[in-house]
Amino acid sequence: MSEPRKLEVLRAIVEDYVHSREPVGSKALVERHHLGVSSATIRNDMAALEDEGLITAPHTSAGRIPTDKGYRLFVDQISAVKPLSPAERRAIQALLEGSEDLDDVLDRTVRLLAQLTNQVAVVQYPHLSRAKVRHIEFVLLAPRKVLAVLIADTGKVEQRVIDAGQELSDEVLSELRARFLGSLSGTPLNLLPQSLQSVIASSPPARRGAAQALARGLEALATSSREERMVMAGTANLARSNVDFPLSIGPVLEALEEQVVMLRLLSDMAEDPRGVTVSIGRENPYDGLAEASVVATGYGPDATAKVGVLGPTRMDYPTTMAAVRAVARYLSRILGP
Amino acid sequence: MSEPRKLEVLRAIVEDYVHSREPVGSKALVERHHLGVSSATIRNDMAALEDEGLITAPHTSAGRIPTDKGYRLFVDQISAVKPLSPAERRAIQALLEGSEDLDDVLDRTVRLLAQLTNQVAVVQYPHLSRAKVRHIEFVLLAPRKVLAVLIADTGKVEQRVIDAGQELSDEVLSELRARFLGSLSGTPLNLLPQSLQSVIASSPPARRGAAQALARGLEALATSSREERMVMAGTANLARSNVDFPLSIGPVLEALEEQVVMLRLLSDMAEDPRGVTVSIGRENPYDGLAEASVVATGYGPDATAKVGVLGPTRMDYPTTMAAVRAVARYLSRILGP
DNA sequence: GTTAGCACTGAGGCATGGCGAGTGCTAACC
DNA sequence: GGTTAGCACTCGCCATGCCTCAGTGCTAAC
Repeated sequence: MSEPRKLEVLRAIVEDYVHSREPVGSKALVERHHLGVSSATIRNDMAALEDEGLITAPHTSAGRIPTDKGYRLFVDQISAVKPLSPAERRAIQALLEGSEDLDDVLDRTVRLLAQLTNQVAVVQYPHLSRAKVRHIEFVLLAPRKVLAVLIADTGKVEQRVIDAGQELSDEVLSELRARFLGSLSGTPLNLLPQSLQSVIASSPPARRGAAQALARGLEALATSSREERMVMAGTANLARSNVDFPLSIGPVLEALEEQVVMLRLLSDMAEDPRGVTVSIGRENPYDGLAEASVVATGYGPDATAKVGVLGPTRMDYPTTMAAVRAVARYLSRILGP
Repeated sequence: MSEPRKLEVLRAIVEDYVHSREPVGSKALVERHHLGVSSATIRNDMAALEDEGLITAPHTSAGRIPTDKGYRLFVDQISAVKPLSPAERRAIQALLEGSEDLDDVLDRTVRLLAQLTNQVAVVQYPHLSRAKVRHIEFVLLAPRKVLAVLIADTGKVEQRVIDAGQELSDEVLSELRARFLGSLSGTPLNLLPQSLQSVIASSPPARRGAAQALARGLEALATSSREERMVMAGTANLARSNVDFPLSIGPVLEALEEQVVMLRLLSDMAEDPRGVTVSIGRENPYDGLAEASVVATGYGPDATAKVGVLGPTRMDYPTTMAAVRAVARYLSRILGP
């Protein structure tokens, strides 16, 4: 019994099953692939694969389907990356180049990726760490309430309402605004906390309390929003592959709606931020995703923000991985320096 | 055959069916409701109701279920508004009062409404028309590209990248900024176009081109974003009521994802902006929602923005309507003047 | 207008049995 | 040892047929 052929058999099983949704038997296998041996031999190989936990039989007289472990081996060692079709490349380019602001880019990205893969696509907002302060604005909403707006040079705009802790006048506020802007303009967001301290220190005592409150707000703005948001599209594709989620897609929708879960999941898949990572079935930390797989990769200058696709474990991994990788590259290029 | 009793029968059918998901027969009806007549009489009434198209029998030997028309009559004439439980009232109050900025309020609102009704909740961003300009900011991203940020006194922030049509320096831009801000601050957004014209007219000829480009951008900002966005939550509830969408929830998810469809639908339901409007099954203009009902109402100062719930036609209308109404009221109060 | 009674209808549940895909095993073969 | 043919065996699936029963519509009497 040859090892290489066994892998070849596993690959054939995965491919056929992904294609047909039906357990694949030894006979069908020799018919659809020229393996050069008879079905009996394949049966022996399949028995061995089953012993190793790579495939399983749903019931006695049915063919075999891959297990999570089988998919894992397939993804790690067997599958060849499938290049995108020229049409797909063109679609990516066309759709993403017409857009201007960040929201727009991300929105188009997920829609495109969802359409390309026929699955659910998610994209995380890029981290701000490398971005620099382009502008800061304070607006008085009520005597004690200030709307702080932070504009980064990436085009990202963050806003938050801050309780100033004391009543402020418009004059005081614009004085503070000038002070903050003067010393913070151009500061990289990850260095913001230190710079804010020096702004507070250099403020006249009478303004210090207010300065402190505003600084706290700005800091929260820069840090809290880092990984907070994501955009998603293609949830309707879940319903189409209804059959693939035996238990119903409810738990999957729940996971998707709880952005915290998804964001956590995406950042846990970080190992190699540039490579495409795959999390298969029960490998997922969240129970609702036990029948789902996530394919994700990083994008942007330091590849810390993630873009990915979620679908049934029975998915076309090579194609999905290729699409995710291609989209991430275009995305990086557009947002690039 | 008495008219009032016939309506009573319809009401009983709707209530039982909503409760049990099963076609309800004449015998079960007399058992569960004290109608004071025998099942034979009910049968006569039911036959009449069927002739009028208010109920229908899925097959010969089954009970009856309401038609869209039956639900319509039920909603319009029969159902009594069900007051919320004190616990629910408290939940609304608690959840909404802890929040500060608009995004946060709307996010909490949909989640709450989804949880309250066990269905999908949607809320449209409030229109800007009554809002006034609080602040305008221009940021130079590239020599010809300007990021315009418009901050309304409602706390809403809108941004967009504008092509200035010519190269601008930081100095020129801040001069223009001062000019715009000076004459536009406090302007209601619906009057913005006129005011923008006068700003352009009063600009020195050398700046006129740039002023025009920026004005166009601001105008687009104020108008285009009016009805554009919405937030949604509770899609997982759709999966739970899987049975209620015989065809699968795919088309429903598609409709929800195509925000244009939903926004259109919500604003079409405007008739009486303060009252709770219901759109039932095939009354919906979108085919994918043929098995769904939408319960919506307006909120905010002029009740032009909508908040609503989407679920199967077989939904508990009185409770849903009560929840939507209550949430809209709290929402108006919080965003109110 | 209401009721009792009755014949009728059709869905749903259940047992039956044949079909066929697919397996595992054994014995022969290279 | 690995490969193959052959064969008995196992179930899942589906079609069939039967029975039950909820619920109806109708008629005739109240």
